[in-house]
Amino acid sequence: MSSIKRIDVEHLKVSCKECNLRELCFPHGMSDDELSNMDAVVEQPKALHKNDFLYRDGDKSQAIFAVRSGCVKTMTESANGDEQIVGFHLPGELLGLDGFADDSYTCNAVALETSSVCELPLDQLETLCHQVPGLQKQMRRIMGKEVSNDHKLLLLLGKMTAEERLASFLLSLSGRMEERHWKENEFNLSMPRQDIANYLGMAVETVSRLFATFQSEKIIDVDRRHITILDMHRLKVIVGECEPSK
Amino acid sequence: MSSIKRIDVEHLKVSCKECNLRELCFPHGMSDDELSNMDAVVEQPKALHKNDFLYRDGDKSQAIFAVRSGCVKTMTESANGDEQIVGFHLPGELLGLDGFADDSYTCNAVALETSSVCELPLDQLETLCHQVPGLQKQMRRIMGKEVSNDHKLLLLLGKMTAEERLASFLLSLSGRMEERHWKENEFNLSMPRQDIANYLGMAVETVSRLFATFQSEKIIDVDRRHITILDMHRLKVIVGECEPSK
DNA sequence: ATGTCTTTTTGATGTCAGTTAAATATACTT
DNA sequence: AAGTATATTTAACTGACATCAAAAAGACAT
Repeated sequence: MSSIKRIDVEHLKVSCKECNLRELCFPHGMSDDELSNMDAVVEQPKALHKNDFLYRDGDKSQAIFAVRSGCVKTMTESANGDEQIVGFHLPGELLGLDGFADDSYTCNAVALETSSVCELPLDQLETLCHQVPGLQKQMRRIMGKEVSNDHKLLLLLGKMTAEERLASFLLSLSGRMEERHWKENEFNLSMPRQDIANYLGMAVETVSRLFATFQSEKIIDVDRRHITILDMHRLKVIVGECEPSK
Repeated sequence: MSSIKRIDVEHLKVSCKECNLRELCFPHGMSDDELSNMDAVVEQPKALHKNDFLYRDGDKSQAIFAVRSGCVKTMTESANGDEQIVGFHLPGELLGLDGFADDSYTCNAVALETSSVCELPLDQLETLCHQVPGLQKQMRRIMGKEVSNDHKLLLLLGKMTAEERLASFLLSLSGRMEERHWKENEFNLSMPRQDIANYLGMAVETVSRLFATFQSEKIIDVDRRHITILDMHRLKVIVGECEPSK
């Protein structure tokens, strides 16, 4: 066996300019010059193990984060202790925006699996906004997207049946896989059933039963965390995005 | 009868500087100088009648708005046509932030009663951000608040019982009344039962029944749209904010 | 492998809140 | 003031999904 040079991929210096997620992430639409400015303020990526907290409700917010690899969930806690997952963040997606409200985060962020996140310190972001024209607008675009995404979730929780919610969840994941140029009809879930159930506002048992139903109807194939979408059209019919073809 | 000079209050020139809502609204924490700058870019307030749309899903977003008087609801529409109300906006509260996502609004904004809204054109906002230091931060604070507010709603829809939701709704209104230095335990609802039900993800009949229950338990007094909170503590106990006394 | 722990599935039962239906009250017109 | 439309309440029935209980399947450590 020849000796192989190991590269510790977690500790490479980040470069937005060379990051293959740049078009999905914060730098979307920036020029090369502007990207160099970004690189100067983005911290070494943080490595997270499964179940590590990136930040907690109440922590002073000093940065926003971009997922580089893995998956991070964010969840709010209620007065009486139960939790609601408000988002699963895939590579290229941002988190920590809730921390803008008043200098501290209002939810918990936990890694679902081994993950790596880039960190954008807020004070540096402030300065950068003055230097890079268009970054402010970009900033607002990102927050607007977060807001309108939350609104979609409110609709899901407020008006949809359990079946519609799960279909909607699968379609959302599929769409995000496509954005990343990954397979849109075959992917692994980073989260356990329990988290899917919590996110969609239902019981674990319901998630399990619906997966079984979808599988028996040949809409999807489920093998533990591995999902294959067999009939995208029918999923869209369920959520009302498509007319039934019959 | 002596002749009275009528003042058309709807068409007075706006002045953030003299507005009694300024500490709740966009200008929160600005200096007098900065407020003058604000005044220069805020448009004449728009008058809205009951059921008037301020903007619609898909409209090009050219401004954000602040409610001056009245009440405006925002709602998202699903693929299959049903709607989810995502917010009721009281005087001093902003709306239109979802429009930052990609140059067009992603929800509908409708006046619940005769209302007046101030308009902040986006292009002017952009310019102003460069002139007024701290406005950027203020901007982010506002959006962060919106995000973290939506998260609370997600928790409500995902995890709370109907009783907890209505109690939570009443407490939220009460808190916002207090912010405005209005009576915190006596106020009028601007929205019909149907809208409360929609917002809280339940049936109108359930809202009606719960109001009746709360009334019979002497927690509140309900007279059509007029609500009097008789036992704030018990409301807080219901949502888990307080320990039951005794 | 073996045993322990966790996650997922499956089935039986219960319940909260939706649905349906109708009465009552209020608001708006002419 | 009468008449029509709209909003709200009340009651009985129902169903979607939660809860409870237990088995099955994986994951992980020894």
